[in-house]
Amino acid sequence: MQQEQKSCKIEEFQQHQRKRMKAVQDSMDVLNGKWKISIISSICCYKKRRFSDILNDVEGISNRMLSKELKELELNQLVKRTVLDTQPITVQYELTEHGNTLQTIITNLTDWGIVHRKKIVGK
Amino acid sequence: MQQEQKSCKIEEFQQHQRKRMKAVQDSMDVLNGKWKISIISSICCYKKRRFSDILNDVEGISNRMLSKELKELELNQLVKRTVLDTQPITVQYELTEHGNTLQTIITNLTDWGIVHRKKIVGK
DNA sequence: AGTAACAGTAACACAGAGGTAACCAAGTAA
DNA sequence: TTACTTGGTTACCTCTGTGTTACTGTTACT
Repeated sequence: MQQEQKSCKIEEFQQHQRKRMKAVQDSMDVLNGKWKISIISSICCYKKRRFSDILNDVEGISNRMLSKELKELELNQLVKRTVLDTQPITVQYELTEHGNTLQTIITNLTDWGIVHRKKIVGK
Repeated sequence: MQQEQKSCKIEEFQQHQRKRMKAVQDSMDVLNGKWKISIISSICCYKKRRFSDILNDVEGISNRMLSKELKELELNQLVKRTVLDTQPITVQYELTEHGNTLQTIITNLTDWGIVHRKKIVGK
């Protein structure tokens, strides 16, 4: 009897844990890849940012990749794209409200990255 | 004169921003890939966890991948491996102190993942 | 003798992530 | 006329992350 109750609670706990792990996976699916977070970070930092600015901010990215990643971020409703009627045409990217909710995570990742580098590289 | 001061501040700000973006990259280098965070999440949740337990926790991962990822995590000093002298031999994995500092990030990613799924899938 | 649990390793294969370079269209400055 | 800027697209190629399957050695159970 007690055994049953116990195993039931364990199962419940494991179910709960599985759900949490799926949620983490969901996040990582969106943020995975070499560039996504850097791009978001760049846009976020300047509020509004043009294609070529981001290209310049994110060291090493090619326009092909940037274009692709921005499309994915738009699909995931993290980024909003606006074409401005200037000469030559400029395109503005900004975070959506939903995209802005990533700020905490980015801040945490930044801070952790600094600590981690010290830990591993030693300086 | 004012112009100079201004452009100097902008450059300073950009330098600062670059550093922050590199820090995020450092974090992501460690955490990237389909499995890392799930593995950490599993170990973290149970404090101590054996190879086959993790294999079971993380849905879909193969033993080959698990083995590889655990090695990388060990290299990055996030996970500690202990061989226990049992029959048959069991191996225990636990987070290092440094690994434990990821808890906030994991919690944030979990919570964000839940919200994001609702946003995209609709429920 | 045969089989199962444990913690992996080795060999092979493939999709897709990512890099490089050229190209486009419209306007504009030299 | 030529070259440059902006925001991309297209073709082509490489490489690595991940999957699949099979295999190892030891001990214990049947």
